[in-house]
Amino acid sequence: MYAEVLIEYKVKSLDRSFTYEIPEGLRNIIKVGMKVSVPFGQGDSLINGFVTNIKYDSNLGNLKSIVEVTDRELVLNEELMELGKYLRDTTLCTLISAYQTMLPSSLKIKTIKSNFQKVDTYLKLKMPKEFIKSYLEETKGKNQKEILEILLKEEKILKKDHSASTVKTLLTKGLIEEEKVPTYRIDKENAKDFSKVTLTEDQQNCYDEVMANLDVANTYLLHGVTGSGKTEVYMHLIEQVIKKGKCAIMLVPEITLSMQIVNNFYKRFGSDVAILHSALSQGEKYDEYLKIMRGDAHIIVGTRSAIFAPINRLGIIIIDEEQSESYKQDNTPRYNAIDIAKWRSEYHRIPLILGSATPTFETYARSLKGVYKLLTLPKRVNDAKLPVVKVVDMAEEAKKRNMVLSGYLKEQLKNRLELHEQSILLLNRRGFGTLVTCTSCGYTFKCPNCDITLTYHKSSNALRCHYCGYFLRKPENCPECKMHDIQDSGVGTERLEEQLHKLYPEARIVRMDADTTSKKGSHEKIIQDFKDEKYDILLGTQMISKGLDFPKVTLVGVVSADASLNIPDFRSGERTYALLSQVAGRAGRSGLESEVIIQTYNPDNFTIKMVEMGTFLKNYQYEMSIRKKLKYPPYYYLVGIKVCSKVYEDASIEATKVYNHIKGSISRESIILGPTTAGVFRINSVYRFQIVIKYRHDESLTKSLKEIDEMYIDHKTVYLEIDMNPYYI
DNA sequence: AGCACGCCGACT
DNA sequence: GTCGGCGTGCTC
Repeated sequence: MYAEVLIEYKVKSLDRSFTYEIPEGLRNIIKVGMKVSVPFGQGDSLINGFVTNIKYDSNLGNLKSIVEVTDRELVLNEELMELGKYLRDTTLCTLISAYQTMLPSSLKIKTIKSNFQKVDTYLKLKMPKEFIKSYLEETKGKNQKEILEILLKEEKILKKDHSASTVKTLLTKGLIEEEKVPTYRIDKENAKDFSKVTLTEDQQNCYDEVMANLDVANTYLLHGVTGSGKTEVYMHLIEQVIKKGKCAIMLVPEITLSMQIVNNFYKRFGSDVAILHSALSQGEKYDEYLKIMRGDAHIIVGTRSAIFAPINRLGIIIIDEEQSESYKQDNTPRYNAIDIAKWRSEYHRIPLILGSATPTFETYARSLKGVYKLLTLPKRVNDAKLPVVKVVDMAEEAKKRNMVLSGYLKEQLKNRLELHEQSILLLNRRGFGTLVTCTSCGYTFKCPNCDITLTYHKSSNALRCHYCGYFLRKPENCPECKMHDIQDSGVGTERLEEQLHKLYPEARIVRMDADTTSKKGSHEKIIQDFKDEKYDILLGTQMISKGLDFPKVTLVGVVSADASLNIPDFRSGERTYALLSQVAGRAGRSGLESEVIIQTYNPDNFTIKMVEMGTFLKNYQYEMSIRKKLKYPPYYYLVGIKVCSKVYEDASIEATKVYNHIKGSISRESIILGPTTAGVFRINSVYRFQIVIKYRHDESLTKSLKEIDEMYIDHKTVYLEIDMNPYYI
């Protein structure tokens, strides 16, 4: 007996099966999809692989044998084996990276035994305190000092909360040591509180329509305004699916932003819920995965990669906030979870539900065409009214020297403070200032690695690049003219927070952005504290816009709608509308009168007008007319190709070659544009040229993309990034 | 990915 | 004359 094995090297040249003999003792054990260990290469070193096929004869002589089965329980089933091929074919990745993407990272490595019990690693001092103190005086390492100083005060700290490299140095210096403490992982009570909530008429209609077709591979768009109770519909459907002995997958954009939904699921379904997302520890992930495989959990709530959950009896798939860009993976394989969901929906003949208040226009167009079934929830539950939207012209305000907050917004914030109601302010720019310049000579600080200006962060007194993380202590004098005239302009969340404190000294203000939520759990804490009314004003970047339910919020201010509007992307109108109506939807959810104030220098912009009127449909129709003219999705499909190199000339020359190669092979109806410089031309010292292809039907396109991809595999300085159906171009 | 084979430059 | 540089090619 022989097995074809796909080896775990992520290299195109090895992306094929190798045949091995199956030794006597393993013949009854080995099945397709299992993970095995095989000798490979001259040194006969062992490597893991997946069995892709089993056969009884082989015309190859002198074959090596499989050494062992790495894991008997965890295998890719027939469906997932097939799905991997689909993933490879649609994203042009290797088959092995497709399979690896589908499995949680803890299963990719062979450290499974140590996974059975989860341990937290703590750090504590190894040397006496006096010794550490004297060390602190002579060392320069800022990060090392930081850790040691904490350890002088606290007995032990969690290893994973600190920079791994710094910890390693301290460990090798023998100053600290590790302590491993076993802990429990996610364990929920089996407290099932099956629905007592009665659905509204609209909700019931949506529910009925799906229920009538539980064994058909329909895709539905559940289009419901913010606060219309989409989650309740999901839960009712899932409940029925489970009663039939089947399982459900529900995807959410980011688990931290969806904890409220997850908690509702726990309350309702208890231990029948497994969660899967990247912030879980390896052990947690492994446990959740096992729960699913063994059938101990029937509901999987998770982020993008949870769409690959190994479920045999899948009964329904739900994708909440389907417009979210987080469903598209932005590194190889660049798959979209919605496409995978559709594939699985067809495989199992089950419904797929895409839920959103502001669906992507691709999705909406399909639902109007009847490709998807449209379900609508036009009203908020409990008769809560949608907030009133007011647009403020900042050009007018500037004349009154109101640069950041308009008179009206300031007034309304004050008013909410007096009423003890809460407010949310959205500012899509973190940091303190946005631009740092020398007022004497006009010198502007730019990242040395990227084509991006640096942002000033006051709390760390540093200039930072938000693309590559470059970090520079704010200099006192201009590096060009040596004058002491460095100033930052523009407003980020950090500066706005400071200004708010000055304006409303009595107000309790909390800021939520990438800087204040970097620690695990800090995100949830801010949300919970705000919900518990420990704060009056929540100020943050777009992470505050999604799915949160704060009953006492009656004012939402968008400090500047322009940043999002001015992004040069054909989807920016669609996205701005979605973002603004999402944050607007945070207001007035419990029925209190509420208002949304949008500040902009473009009050007459079409998208802004549409948000003001709250008309998704009109915005859709307008944008669609443009897309039709300009041949953008959903009228055409897109492919984005980036030609990248640290050597400018190589990137430029090869980009033209790539262009010519594709141009010569695509169909006449397809359009190829470029090469142009990518949005941010240089990131991390890599120059990026972009080529865009628009096509409708092009049989030979994938083949020619594959060819071109392979041409650059071993290129010394140039690499390609091919993105089928990119989100940004 | 890793290892061996192979063909050109500076050394005991 | 040899040691070692890393370009090329192969792995069941």
